[in-house]
Amino acid sequence: MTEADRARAPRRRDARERRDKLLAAARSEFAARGVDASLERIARNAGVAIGTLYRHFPTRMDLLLAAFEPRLQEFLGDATEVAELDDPWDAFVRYLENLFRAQAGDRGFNDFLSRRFPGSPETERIHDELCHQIGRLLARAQDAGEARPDITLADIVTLIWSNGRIIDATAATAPDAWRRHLHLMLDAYRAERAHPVPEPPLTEKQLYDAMVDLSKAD
Amino acid sequence: MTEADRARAPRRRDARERRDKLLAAARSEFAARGVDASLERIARNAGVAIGTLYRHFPTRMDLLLAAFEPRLQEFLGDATEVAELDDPWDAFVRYLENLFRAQAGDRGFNDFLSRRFPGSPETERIHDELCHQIGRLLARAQDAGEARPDITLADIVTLIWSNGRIIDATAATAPDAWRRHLHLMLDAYRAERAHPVPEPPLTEKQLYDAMVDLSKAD
DNA sequence: TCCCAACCGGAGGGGTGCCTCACCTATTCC
DNA sequence: GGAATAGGTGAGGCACCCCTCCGGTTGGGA
Repeated sequence: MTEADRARAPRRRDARERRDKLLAAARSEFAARGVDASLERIARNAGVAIGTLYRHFPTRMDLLLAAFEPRLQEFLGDATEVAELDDPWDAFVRYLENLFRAQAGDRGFNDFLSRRFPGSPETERIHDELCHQIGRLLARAQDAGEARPDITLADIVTLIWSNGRIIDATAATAPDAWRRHLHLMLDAYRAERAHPVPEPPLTEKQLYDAMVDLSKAD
Repeated sequence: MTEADRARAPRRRDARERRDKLLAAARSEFAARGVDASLERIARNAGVAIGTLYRHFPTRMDLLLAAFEPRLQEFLGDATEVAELDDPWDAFVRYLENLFRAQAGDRGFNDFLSRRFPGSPETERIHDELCHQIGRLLARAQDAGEARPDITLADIVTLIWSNGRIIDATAATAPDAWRRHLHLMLDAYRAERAHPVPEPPLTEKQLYDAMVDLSKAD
C-alpha cells in the first residue's frame, strides 16, 4: 500500500495542508451535490489546481472514502449503542431515525447509502456492516412480535431509497418531511396491522444488483 | 398560436414524416432515460439533424408535451372509470396501482409525475387534474372510514416520489418491486389502529415547491 | 546553505450536451 | 415546369466534465 500511505500522510507540510483543504471542500461539495459532484469544482473551491486533486486522490472513490470514512465509522459506532436499547421496537425506530437524519443532512451520505460500489472493498465492508446492523434490529423486533414477520432487510433498504428521494425533493422546503414518511411507514411495519402483501421481497441478489444499478446512473 | 399550429401540422409531407420520427424517438428515449434525455441522441435516433429537431420543437418542453400529452390524457380518462368503483378503498388502491404501473413502464412518465414545470401551463393543468383525482379518491376512502383521516394529498405525492426512486433502483432487476412497497404503504394508510405521526404533512405550497425543486436538478 | 525529490499548476486532448445560423434542398402551388 | 419558400443540415460557439502530463516550484534533509 505504498500508494495509500503516501496519500494518507504526504511528506511535505504544504502538501498536507492542500490535502486537508481538498478534503474540506470535498465534504461540503459532496454534501451539497451528492457523490457525483464535479471534481473540478471541488478543486476550485479548495483553491487548488485540478492536478493536485488527482495527485492526492487518483480516483473519485479515493476522495469519497477519505471524505466519508470517518463519519461512517462514527455512525456505525454510535449505532451499537442504540442497538442495545431494551425495547426492540424502540431500538429499531431510533436506529432508523438516526440513519435517516444523517441521510437528510448530507446528500453524499444519502447517495452513499442507496448505492453499492462493487469495485471498492472498503465501502463494501461498510455496507455489509450497515446491513448487518439493520438486519439484527429488524430480527429482534420481529422476534419480540412487534414487527411483522413478513418483511426483510430488503424492505428496509427500499425504505432507504424512498427516503433518499423524499429528502432530495423536500430538502429546500420541508427538511423534516422524511420523518413523517418514516413514521407512516413504521405503521405499516407494525405486526398488528399486517395485511398480506401481493409481491415477495427482493432477494439478496436483486437487492445487491439494484443498489449497484443506482451507481451507474445516466 | 401561429407557432404551435405550424409545429402541430407542418405544410410539407417530408416535414410531417420527420416530425413523426422525432416523436417516436423522443418517446422511446424519454421512456428509457427520463425527461432529461439528450436531445442530440433523440435527433440521432430519429435519423434527423439536430437543427430539424429544434425547428419542430423549439424547446425541450415542446417536445416533451407533444410526446406525452396523448398518453397523459388517456390516463386521466381511464382513471375516471376506476374512480367510479363502488368500494372507495378499492378505487383508491386500483387508481394507485394503475398510476404506479404507468410510472414503472416509462422513466419519462415517472419523472413527469414527480415534478412540476411552472413555466408550462399545459403540464400544470395536467398535474392539477391528477392531484384532483387523487384528492377525491383519498377523501372518499377517508369518508368511508377506510383510510386514516390524518393523511393528505401530500402524503400520496410523497409516495409517488418514493415509488419513482424504487422503480429507478429496481427496473432492471425486479421490475415489480414497486407493488410490494405500495401494498406495505397501504397498510400504513388503513384507518384501523392508526398511530399518531410526529410530523405534519407538507402544506400545499411546500408540496408545490418541492416538486418544482426536483425539476431543477443538478 | 544548497539541492533534489516531492509537489503543484494548468494547458490541453477527449467527451457530452445545448442551441444557433448561414447555406443548401426539395415540395408544393401556380 | 419553374419559382417561391418551407424545411433540412451540420459545423461551430459555448459550457461543462474527466483525466494526463510535463515544465516549473519549493520544502526540508544533508
